[in-house]
Amino acid sequence: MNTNTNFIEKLRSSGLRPTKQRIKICEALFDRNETFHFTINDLAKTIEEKLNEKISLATVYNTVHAFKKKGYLKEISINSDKSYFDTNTSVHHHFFDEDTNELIDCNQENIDSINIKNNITGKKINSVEVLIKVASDYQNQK
Amino acid sequence: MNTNTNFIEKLRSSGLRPTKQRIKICEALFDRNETFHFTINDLAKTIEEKLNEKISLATVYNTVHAFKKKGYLKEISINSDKSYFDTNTSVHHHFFDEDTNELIDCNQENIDSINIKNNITGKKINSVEVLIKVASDYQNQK
DNA sequence: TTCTATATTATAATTATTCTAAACTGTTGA
DNA sequence: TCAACAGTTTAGAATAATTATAATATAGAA
Ligand SMILES: [Mn+2]
Ligand SMILES: [Mn+2]
Ligand SMILES: [Zn+2]
Ligand SMILES: [Zn+2]
Repeated sequence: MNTNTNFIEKLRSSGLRPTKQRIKICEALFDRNETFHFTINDLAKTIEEKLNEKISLATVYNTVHAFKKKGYLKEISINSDKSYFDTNTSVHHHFFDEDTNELIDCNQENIDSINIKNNITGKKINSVEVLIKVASDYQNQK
Repeated sequence: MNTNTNFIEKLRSSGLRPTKQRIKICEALFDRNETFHFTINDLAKTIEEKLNEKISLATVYNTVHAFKKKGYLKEISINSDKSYFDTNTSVHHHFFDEDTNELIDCNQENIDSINIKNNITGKKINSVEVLIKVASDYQNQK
């Protein structure tokens, strides 16, 4: 596998041992054309069902957090129930579909750049992100 | 207490029985000049320590959710660990101080109105909110 | 190959939140 | 006024997401 060689290099170069499990998780996450959003449970299920590998849930948590720390993943909090992760690590905006609980990337060009007139004194702005909550046009009640 | 009479009316008019506990929680939440952010645990502690009343945690959860449903509170998800609630129920932006985990309101005039050029087809925009993550100028690592 | 730091794993622990079911209370209408 | 009942509170159990533990396994260096 050519891609696996890349993953091994990527892991090694960031100081992570390229273990069987980490490589599998790389496959599940980065062997794609498009970025996507997932929960830890989604990921564990995908690996078990589609990639036919059983990785301990603790390892999936550890690896996802290690990848986040290395900047390969980004964590997104929309509702408090569970945490979403994003393979798109750039600062970017989201639509959140309240009907389906789906998180959808919003192109940066879709929103004009946002200017913060007064920042908190003594602090540096790390990110400015917009969350657009949408729902079906009918039924306003949730 | 004059305010309590108001709380009783408010509760009654929204179809919630004005129980001792709900009135206490109203006091803790709405007997102030400024809106604020809190977690359920903060609230339970405040009631116990400052208002010298012990309310079951289940009741605090129930009441906060009932108030949210009635539109008196708003839930905010910043990190997945716990849920923040806001007595400012308007659509508004936030600063989140990553050093202190503090959530701070951002005046609407502090950001020019945001125009979404392309919305998701068939969906209505319910809210557009900005989250600005800030941290101390030194130390970039978390 | 051997050694050691790291990583994985099953499992237990923790934490936030929700559920349950019994006891209690605000409201209503006789 | 007060009994009756629906709605509410409560302690504690249950759940679900996540993290900690500690024994076992493995990658990489020597
Ligand atoms: Mn909730
Ligand atoms: Mn986390
Ligand atoms: Zn995204
Ligand atoms: Zn706020």
